[in-house]
Amino acid sequence: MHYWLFKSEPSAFSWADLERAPRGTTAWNGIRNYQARNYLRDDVAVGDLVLFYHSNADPLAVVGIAEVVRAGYPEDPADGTWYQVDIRAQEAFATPVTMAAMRAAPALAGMVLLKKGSRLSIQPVTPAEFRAVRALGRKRTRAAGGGV
DNA sequence: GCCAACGTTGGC
DNA sequence: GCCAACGTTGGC
Repeated sequence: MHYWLFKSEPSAFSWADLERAPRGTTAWNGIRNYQARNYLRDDVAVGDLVLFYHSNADPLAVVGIAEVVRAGYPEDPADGTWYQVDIRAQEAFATPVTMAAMRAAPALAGMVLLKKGSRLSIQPVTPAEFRAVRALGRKRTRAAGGGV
């Protein structure tokens, strides 16, 4: 069981797009970086949980959790260079966990996402980091309309 | 196999 | 829109 963070530019594919997809499931493909490819091919397993992060967005934030429902398989079986996995929307956060909120959380100090120059679009997340982000995401704020 | 040039990512 | 960081490309 591993935890991951997947980046997506919402203008290309957003959390809402994932929720709208049939069975809330989509193939995560188009990854063209070898390190990310290796994670998809070798390490991402069915049942792994994914922090879904909106990059190049306002706000920059983890907006929900998805579950891996199919492990790595080639985009083009005849070629076998690039790999994809399938993920399914599992939980939309009550509150998006913004970049600023993550930077402010001591538990997340070592997070790959927060490192300068970190551009990897598939990143490993430690169990402790995953729990900390999920806890922040589940908090309801007055602004978000919770707590009635 | 080195490395400069170039392209892309992505936060700010 | 800027630009730092990083990956890739291609000449040599």
